[in-house]
Amino acid sequence: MADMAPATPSNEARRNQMLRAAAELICERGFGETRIADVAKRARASSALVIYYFGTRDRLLVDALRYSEQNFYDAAEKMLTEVESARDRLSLLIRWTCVPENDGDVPGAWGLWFDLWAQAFRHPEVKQDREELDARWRAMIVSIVKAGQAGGEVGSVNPRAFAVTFSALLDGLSIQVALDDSEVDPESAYKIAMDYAVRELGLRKPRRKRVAS
Amino acid sequence: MADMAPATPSNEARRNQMLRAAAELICERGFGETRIADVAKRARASSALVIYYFGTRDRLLVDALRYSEQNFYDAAEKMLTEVESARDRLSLLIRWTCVPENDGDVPGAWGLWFDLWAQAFRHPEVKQDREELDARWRAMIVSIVKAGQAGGEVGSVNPRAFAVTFSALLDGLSIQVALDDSEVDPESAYKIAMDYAVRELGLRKPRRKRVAS
DNA sequence: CGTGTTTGACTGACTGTTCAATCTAATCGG
DNA sequence: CCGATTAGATTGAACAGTCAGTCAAACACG
Repeated sequence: MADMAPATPSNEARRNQMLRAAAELICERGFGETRIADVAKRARASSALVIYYFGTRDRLLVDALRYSEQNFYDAAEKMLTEVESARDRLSLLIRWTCVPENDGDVPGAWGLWFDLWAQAFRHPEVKQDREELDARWRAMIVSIVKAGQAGGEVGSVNPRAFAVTFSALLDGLSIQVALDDSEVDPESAYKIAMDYAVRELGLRKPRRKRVAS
Repeated sequence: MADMAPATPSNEARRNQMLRAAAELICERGFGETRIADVAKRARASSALVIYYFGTRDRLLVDALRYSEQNFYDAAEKMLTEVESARDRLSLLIRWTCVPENDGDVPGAWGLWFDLWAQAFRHPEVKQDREELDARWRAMIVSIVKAGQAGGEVGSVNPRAFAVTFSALLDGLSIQVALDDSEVDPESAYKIAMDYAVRELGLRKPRRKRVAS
């Protein structure tokens, strides 16, 4: 019940250390099997300190899920700024979700999705959080499509409708990949998603970049 | 560690009773929060008896997941025999996964998927099981498509490829519905999936039934 | 010193599992 | 038909281990 230490700039390093450790462990062992003692050990702290920061095991774990997914999206968004065409952006997005690369400092969000979903299914607070996250994800797709349309690269589709369907498809494919289904390896998942996007959006070559006009 | 009582015809009733109780509880509280004492109570038995049958909590819970999903597919397969056209069959399938109806005696597999996935992600035994289940699901889709092609209702597509993509789409949509995302209610999920199938398969009116020829 | 960290030691509750004992319903021998 | 025998079903009570959360004391450090 002890109220947790408020998040101050000075804490933040330690906090994140713990959050990352927790996320890693959840990913490895699962939400239900993640003990605070383990988190503490991995974060080189005592169990008591972890409680001191998060007050309760549940808050720690849920925060860790949030933290990890957030980073996942942050990284994705940042990554998108580094290419121009809608095609490249979508390609990146697909690879990001369907192909195991986990180069980020954050533990690959792979297993975390499952636990996030499982938690969201029963705890309203988490549910709402997840929904916001997903909305953000769809917003990314929408903005890619709109930019593509503005640039003449993408035909006339309803961006929102496309985003809903496309993100559902990506979720489904990433599940198979994460559980390494023998019929849906990363490459074919990528191909499926890319083909769908190309066909659905009527992707053409983008107009020459502004610089050249 | 005590080896569990073997499954005999005489046990079966009790066994199933426990499995169902376990499945229900997993669905409500989640895998990690399901105590065998609760399962025992709901199945009107003692904790000791549950162990007597399943040997260990993990086996009980995993078996319960299996049991439930299996029933889910059994029911789906049976249901398919009751309509003729590919369109109707697909419609049924979509409704079955995306629209909450849980009329079956088995607890709606909704929340169970998440836990099944989470377990499969870390335990190879479960992983393999899940893969078989999914293969079965895709096989259903494939057979629907092939039958539809034979009946002239479905154009020329690769049934397997369609099945992979379509099932991924369904998974993704059902997640949103299960977590009742505000942007993907059951009806729109149904529409999305159905539209996709219609377009992808080039669904036409089926040939008149054999009887009339 | 005083405030915010950090910890080791502790505990109290929970829960999976064991076990010895009972109960039940067949099976069998005569 | 009946008493003995047995195998399986069932349980209450005890056991043993685990683990989240508490607490008072030490620590760092401006």
